[in-house]
Amino acid sequence: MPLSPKRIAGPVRKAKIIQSAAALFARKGFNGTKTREIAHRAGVSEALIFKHFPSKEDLYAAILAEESPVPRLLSKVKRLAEQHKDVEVFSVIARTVVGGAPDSDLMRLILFSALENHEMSDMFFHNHIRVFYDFLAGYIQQRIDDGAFQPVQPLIAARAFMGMLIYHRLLTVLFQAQLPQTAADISQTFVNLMMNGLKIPPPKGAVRRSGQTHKPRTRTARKV
Amino acid sequence: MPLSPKRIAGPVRKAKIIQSAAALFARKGFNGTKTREIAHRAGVSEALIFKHFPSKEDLYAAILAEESPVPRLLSKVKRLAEQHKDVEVFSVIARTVVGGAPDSDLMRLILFSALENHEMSDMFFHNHIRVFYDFLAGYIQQRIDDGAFQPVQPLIAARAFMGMLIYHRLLTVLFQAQLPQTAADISQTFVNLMMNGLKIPPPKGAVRRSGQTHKPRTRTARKV
DNA sequence: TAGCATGGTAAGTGAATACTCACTATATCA
DNA sequence: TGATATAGTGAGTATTCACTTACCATGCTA
Repeated sequence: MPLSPKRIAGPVRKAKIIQSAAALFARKGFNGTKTREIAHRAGVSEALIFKHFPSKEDLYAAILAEESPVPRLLSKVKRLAEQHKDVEVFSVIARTVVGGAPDSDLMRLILFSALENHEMSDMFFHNHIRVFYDFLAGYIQQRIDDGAFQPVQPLIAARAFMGMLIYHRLLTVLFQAQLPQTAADISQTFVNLMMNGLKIPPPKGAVRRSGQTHKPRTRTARKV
Repeated sequence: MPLSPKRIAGPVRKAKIIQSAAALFARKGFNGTKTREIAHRAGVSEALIFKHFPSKEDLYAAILAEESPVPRLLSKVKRLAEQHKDVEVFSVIARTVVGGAPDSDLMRLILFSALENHEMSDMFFHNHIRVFYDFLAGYIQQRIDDGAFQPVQPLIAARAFMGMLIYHRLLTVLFQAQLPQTAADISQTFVNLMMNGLKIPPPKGAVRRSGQTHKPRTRTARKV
């Protein structure tokens, strides 16, 4: 009965190493993180790291290849999108991002890997960022075709919205540049701006009784 | 008469070293850049670097402390702002950023220094980014008081607009994620979205003849 | 043209660092 | 119980890196 439970199943140790390494790579980047620190944090010898990963590069790649937390949110958003709940769609995304997703470590990992030009960075970008605004662009296109939104370039509009959110997140993660308002207020403002920006302006001289009733315009080809 | 014009005035050499180092730090970060490379690129011996800078850290700090290219643009924008040329104000900023400012190297330097937690990073952020949206927030507040814009939180709105622009720039710099449209079209769309988002919605049931005529509301206290 | 401040370098040095080697400890099960 | 595979490590090693030393070269000016 060993006092220190040393020996652990391989895959478990491996996961622990990945987890420790991820935290360090997020904070200090690839070049700034030493294998010694990783070993220390994981509570193992340096040699053991190299039993599990041929090189530091391979360990880094293993981290970047991890599953993305994005799809879960995306499916939630898609459900709302099918019901054409415009405000909800944008709100859920805004609240999620402003509320702190991707988390600080993930944001930093993405940025570091992109800056340090790691080969996995493209895939990482694709998994964690692009999916969002590709989906959004498709949705915006659809709602334009429905006559619910102004005929704006959907890719640009999507990038604009995601830009508000991610940039905000960036400032808080990188520069601790918080805003005085609550996360809810901030999301709300982003969504309001966007919805206003996309909304069909009332025709000149028209009488408007309520903001809700539009007749769909003629449908044009969908791009989704 | 030496064939190779070796000996150069101190300050000139120093500038050359800074310039070479900046390019390398931008591409590979602080930890990823070796003093040897800097020396090679600057065409001098490694030892000379340390004649000019006590340490690699000091060289890095010297780069981050360089003058910001921002104020020139800012003064241009301020002139437009004084004339209340709303669309122009946003357009000039949008065209400048989407058109490629800050340039790729500067963007990367800012990000690297922020990620690597360099002490100068806060100052850098302040000089290159914050000035923009602090100014914008002031302007938006003023135009809200004038009754020209919706009463939105100016700091959030400013962050939203700068977010569209900088995020777009980020995607092109980090991920080569260009958009098919021209820079002019992209800027235009960002500005349209923002102006629409900020614009006062017509009162319910009102008859609107043209988009231009608003009577200023009662003025409230300015925060600028 | 001697003296001197300045511009410049070749050749180190000690400390890190990624990775290896040779070895021990523990679990599993025929 | 002992053979075998797996988990784990202390002590290297070759190399790289920021930085230093000891020295030479060049231009200026008294």
